[in-house]
Amino acid sequence: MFSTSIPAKNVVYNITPPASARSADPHARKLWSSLKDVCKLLGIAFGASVEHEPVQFQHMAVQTGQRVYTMGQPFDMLYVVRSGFLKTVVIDDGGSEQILNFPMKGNLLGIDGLHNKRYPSEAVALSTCDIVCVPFKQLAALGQQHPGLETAIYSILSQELMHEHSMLNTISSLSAEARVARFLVWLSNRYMKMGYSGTQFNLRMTRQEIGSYLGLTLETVSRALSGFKQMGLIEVNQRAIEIKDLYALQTLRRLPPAYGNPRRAVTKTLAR
Amino acid sequence: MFSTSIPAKNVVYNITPPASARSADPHARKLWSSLKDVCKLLGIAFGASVEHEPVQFQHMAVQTGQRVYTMGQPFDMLYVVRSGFLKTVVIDDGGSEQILNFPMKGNLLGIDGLHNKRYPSEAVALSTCDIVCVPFKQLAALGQQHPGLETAIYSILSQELMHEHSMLNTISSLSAEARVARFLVWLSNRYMKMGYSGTQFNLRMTRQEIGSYLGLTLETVSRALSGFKQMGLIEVNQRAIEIKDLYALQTLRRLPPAYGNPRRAVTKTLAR
DNA sequence: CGGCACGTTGAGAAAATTCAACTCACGTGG
DNA sequence: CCACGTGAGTTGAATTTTCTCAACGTGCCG
Repeated sequence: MFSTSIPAKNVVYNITPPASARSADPHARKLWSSLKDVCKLLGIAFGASVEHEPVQFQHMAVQTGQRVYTMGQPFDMLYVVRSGFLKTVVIDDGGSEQILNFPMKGNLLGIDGLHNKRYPSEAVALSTCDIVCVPFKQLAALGQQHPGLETAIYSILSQELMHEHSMLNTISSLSAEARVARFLVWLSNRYMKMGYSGTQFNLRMTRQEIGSYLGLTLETVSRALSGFKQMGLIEVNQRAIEIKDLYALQTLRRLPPAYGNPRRAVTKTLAR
Repeated sequence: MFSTSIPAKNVVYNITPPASARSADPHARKLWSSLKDVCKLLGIAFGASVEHEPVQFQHMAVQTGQRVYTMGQPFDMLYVVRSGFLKTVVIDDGGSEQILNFPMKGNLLGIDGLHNKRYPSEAVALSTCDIVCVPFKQLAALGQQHPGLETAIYSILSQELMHEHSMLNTISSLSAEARVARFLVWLSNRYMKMGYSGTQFNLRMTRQEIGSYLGLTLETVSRALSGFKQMGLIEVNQRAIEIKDLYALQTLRRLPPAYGNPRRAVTKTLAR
């Protein structure tokens, strides 16, 4: 788990890349996005003035394992995911990595770098990604011109903050199984919002990475998944997941002791 | 620990309140703050245009136990702490509260309400507080006029995000003792920045609340503090804390087994 | 002088981690 | 084409950490 420090020499398109898997867009992948495109991607309700804004933002192709930005690198860009899957991580002094999030389509990356003018974390692609590069200064200037845009950006940050809060809550008050269950529900919801199946999908990350995100070890994550499978809540085979009982996963507080940890017989199943 | 639901009928000053403990300000407490004052409080480097902005923001006095805003309440205001200590919490469906932060002088409250136009959390005073009320719409409008201000607000949000990240890291990868140790260091730093002693201070919150913040039980927090005391790292008597070895607290990974948990003799003291 | 909330301490129980062995999928090179 | 190596995932057993339950201090307020 050492950071082998692949330099982030990310390929900015200058040739037509092989067509990606976007069903709505049968053409070759785009090289540039307008402000309107970016707003759509971010889920921002934009006004008429944004509609005709001529600014164009460049795209960037990032291959699996490559970094969009690295810790300590000077901050100047924000990044919006157009397709693909990533992880954001911080590497602590001991060299081990802590996962902060798993950004995907429509997510904004890099804003945590603003305060100290350096990125305090890094974004690593878990698959080939298509990323829109938005120079922060340019965005700030646009925010000045389009009042709705400014508020929309605040709103995205507010949303991020809420998500972090819910993560804190999850990690500090839920059992290991409940954390894994909610993680699956969360992924399911996001896939659904993106237009993919919410019940069948592939995990893009390792058990180790899930564990880091949830404050658990990889073994605990694995056992939780096996437990859910035994209970009939999911089908799981390596990275392939099928959710069979979303409601049960949403409301699960802890695993009935018969599953996963074959040690004792009957005990209370009460909430913590 | 039930929320006895004191309605948030917070007293907006209309008489001169008893002078507070602000040493730099020997006069009676202020009733209004200018934009410049608010920027100073937030640690924002403001430009010349802000200097002469005539807008005034009203203050609010909040007594111990009262709420500045409550969960579900429509969002329209941000709040900046001028003096006093608070906790921000979310109440989960089971009725138990999860502490999100312990805001104090200079902190911004309520921004997490922007996204859904309702506060998803609540802010409760742990002491008498003097709070500046900043209508969000007004602030957004000012952001349009003063370019530096807009960026400064983004920067504050970025900082919040970083803090949440470090909390996630703390909770999900540190031992109970290390979490408590870092909590003390964090408090010490904040007190110092506010001009108070960084080595001697009173905790404004219960062990229960510290535990909730750190994802621990109150007993575990109590034991950690007792352990530090035994090791000579701190002096602790109820809420009164004296830090004697800040460096040790900063770098502590886990408690040598002899302290606090008198069970076995000698084991490895290595980092996790 | 209670009553009460907060804090401390102990002992046992439960949850999660650690260590270890084994399996599985996949890619590479003989 | 298959053996082999490797990284990922699973499972078991022992150990450690943290929680739970319970008893007991302590300080404060009416």
